[in-house]
Amino acid sequence: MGKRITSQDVADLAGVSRTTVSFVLNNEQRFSIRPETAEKVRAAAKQLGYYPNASARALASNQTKTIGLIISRAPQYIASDPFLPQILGGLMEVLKQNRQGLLVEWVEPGQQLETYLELTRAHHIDGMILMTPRLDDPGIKELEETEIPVVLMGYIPGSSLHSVDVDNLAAAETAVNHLIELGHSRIACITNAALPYTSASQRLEGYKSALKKANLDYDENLVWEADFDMQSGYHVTKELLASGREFTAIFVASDNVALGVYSALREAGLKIPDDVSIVGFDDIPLASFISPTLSTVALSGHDISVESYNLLTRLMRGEVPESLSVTLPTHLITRQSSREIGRRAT
Amino acid sequence: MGKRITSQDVADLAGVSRTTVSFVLNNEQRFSIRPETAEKVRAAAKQLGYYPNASARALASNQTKTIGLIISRAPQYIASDPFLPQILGGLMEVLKQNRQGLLVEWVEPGQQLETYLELTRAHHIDGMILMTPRLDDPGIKELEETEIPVVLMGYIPGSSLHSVDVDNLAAAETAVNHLIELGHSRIACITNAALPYTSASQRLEGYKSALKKANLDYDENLVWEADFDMQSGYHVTKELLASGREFTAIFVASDNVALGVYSALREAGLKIPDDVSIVGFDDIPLASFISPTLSTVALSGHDISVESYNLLTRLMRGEVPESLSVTLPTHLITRQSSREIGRRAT
DNA sequence: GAAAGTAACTAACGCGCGTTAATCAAGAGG
DNA sequence: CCTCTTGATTAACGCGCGTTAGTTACTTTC
Repeated sequence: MGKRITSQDVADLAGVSRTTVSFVLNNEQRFSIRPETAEKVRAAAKQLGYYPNASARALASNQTKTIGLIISRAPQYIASDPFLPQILGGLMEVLKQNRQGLLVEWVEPGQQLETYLELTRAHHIDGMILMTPRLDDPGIKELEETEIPVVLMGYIPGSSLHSVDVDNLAAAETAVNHLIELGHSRIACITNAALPYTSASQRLEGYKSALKKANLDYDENLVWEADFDMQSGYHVTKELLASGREFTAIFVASDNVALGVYSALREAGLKIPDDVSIVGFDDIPLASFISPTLSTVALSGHDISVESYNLLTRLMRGEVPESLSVTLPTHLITRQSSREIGRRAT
Repeated sequence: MGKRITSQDVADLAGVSRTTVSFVLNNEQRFSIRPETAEKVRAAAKQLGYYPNASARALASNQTKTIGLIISRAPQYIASDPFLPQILGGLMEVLKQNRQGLLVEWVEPGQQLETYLELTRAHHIDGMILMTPRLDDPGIKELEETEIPVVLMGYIPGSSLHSVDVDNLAAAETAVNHLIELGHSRIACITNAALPYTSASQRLEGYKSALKKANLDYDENLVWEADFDMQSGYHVTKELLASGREFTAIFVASDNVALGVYSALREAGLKIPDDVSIVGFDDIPLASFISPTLSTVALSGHDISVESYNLLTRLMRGEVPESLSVTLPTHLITRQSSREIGRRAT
C-alpha cells in the first residue's frame, strides 16, 4: 500500500509551497509564477507521478468535472437499444476532448424523483442530460426548480428545461407523406414506444397530421403501440394482421421495432415492399444492410449528443441560451422497403 | 441559490451533534444510538431534504461508491456496437441494487496508460472493469501494479488481473465443428476484430483447432479480419469473394459483422444457406429476426456483466478469489443460416 | 460508597485540495 | 534613506464528511 502522493509531496520536492503547486498545475493566470519555478513544479509532479485527487478537488472547487446521462428506461429495454451506442459514442467523444467524465444512470418510471434529487443534491455531477424523457415523469418538475443544469434529449411540452431534439412530428409527417405519394391510403402506424414517451406521441401526431392533410381517414385500429424492441414490433404486427384490417403500408416509428415487423410479415408470407411498404425511423446502421433495405427517417445520434453537450456546457457556464430548445434536422432516406402501391418487383 | 444543506443543519434541527447524525444515517452499528434519537435525526434529514455530499463523503471515507467501465475502443466503433447495451444494461441493473454509480470511459489504443493512471490515481473510482482489452495494451502491466481492483472483460494470457470471459476458443471450435459436421470442408473465417483484441485471436484459434481436429487444411487465404462493424464485414466479404477462393461456409466471429457478410453475399447473388452457410457469434437480439435467421454461438452479455461486477465487488472488499478468472458458458444455436452442404431449400 | 463498568453522545482531527489575504524581497521614485 | 509599487510566494482557512478518542451521566458490583 504505497502512500498516496499529494500536492504537498510535490511542493516539498520542488521546494515551494502547496499553493504554488496548485497555481502552476491549474494554470492560474491571476497570479504570476516565475517560469523556472513553474517548470520545477511540473518536473516534480511528473517525477512523482502526481494526480490530483478528484474528490478533494471536487469538494474544494465545487465542480466534479463529470456530467450525468440519465436514461428513463429499465435495463431490459436498454439492453436491446441499437441507438444508445450512438448517443454514448458521441457524448464520450466530446467529453474526452473537454476532459470531463460521464456518469450513466437509469431511472425506472416511478422512482425518478428520488434519483434526480440524490444525483443533484449529492452533487455527484455538474450537469445532466436526460434521455428519452416521459411526459408523465414527476421528476421533471423537480428538476426545473433545481440549480443543476439540465438538458433534455427529447422535448417535453411546457417544460422550462432546455432541450435538444429532432422535429419528430414533421419528420413523421414526411415519412407518412412519402407513403401517401406512393399511392398508399391504408397506412398502419406502429409507434416506437408507449405514448408517455414524447418521441412516440409526437411521431404519432405526425402520422395523423399527414393523413389529415391528404384527406385520408384516421383509423385508430391501424395504430399500435410497440415498446422499443424487436419483440414488441413482432407481436404488435401479429396482432395487426390478426385484426383483419387492410393496409398496404406501415409507418414504423423505430427501425429497431421495424425489424420485428419485418420478421412478422415474412412469417405471414407477405413480401416487402410488394405487399406492404415500410418506412422506419432512426436510420440505425443496420437499415442499409438488411433485406430489403429499409426506407427511414435519418437522424444523427452523434449530433444530438454533441448539441446536448454544447447546450449543457453553456448552461454550466451560467450562460442563458437565447432559445430554449435546439431542433436538429432529419431527412427521409428512401430505400427498397417502400414502393408504389400495387407495383410488383421489377 | 439556496444554501446547501449539510449534516450540521440536520444536527442542529435534531438537537444532536454532527457525529450522531453521521452514525444514524450510515447505520453505524458499533455505536449504540437510542432509537428515539435516531428517529429524530431521520425526521430532521427528511424534513430538510438532506443528501450527503458525494465528494466530501468520498474524501473522508476514501470510497467513491462508483466503478468505472473502460472501453478499449474509439467512439466510432462504440457507436455501432449492438452488444454494448447488453453489457451496460446488466451492469447498471446490479449497480443500482448496490447503490453504486457507473463512470464510463473509453481509451484509444496508444493512450491507455495515461487514462488508467489518471483514473486510478485520481481515485475517481473504487474499481474498474476493462472491456474488450487488447493484447498490446501497455497499460495492462501498469494496472497489475496498481492497488485499485480491476476486472478484465476478456482474457489476457499471462496477466495477473482477474477476468471474466467465455471460452472463446472452445466456442469457436464448436461453431466450426458444426459446419464441418454439415459436410463443409472449405470454411472461411472472418474475425470479429483486429487480432490484438484477445477475443478475435482466440476465436481464430478455435477455428484453426476445429479444422485441425478434422484433418482439414488451414488456408490462410480464407481468413480475413473484420473490425467490429457491419461495414467491415461487408468489405471483407467482398474481398473474400474477389479473391476467387472457393468456400461453402463462413464462420463469422461476430453477429454484427455477419450482417455485413449477409449483405455482401446477397449482393453477389449467393443464397444463404443454399450457397453459403454462416455461423455467427454473440447471439445479438437481431440474430433470430433477420432472414435467414442466424446460427450463432450464444453468450449472455447480462451474465458477463453480473459476474464481472460480482468479482469486482469481492476484490473491492479485499477478498482474494480462489481462481483468477471466471469462464461463462456458451451454446450453439442452430438456425436457418447453416445447412448441410449441397442441399437445396426444402 | 468508591471503583468499575456501560450506554449515549460529542469535540476535534484529518481527508486533499482551492483560494484569499497576507508576507516578503526587490527595485522605482523622491 | 525611506516610502511605494510590483512581482513572487506562502500561511491559513474552508469545503462537508467519517471517525477516533474522549466525556458525561447513569448503573452495577463488592
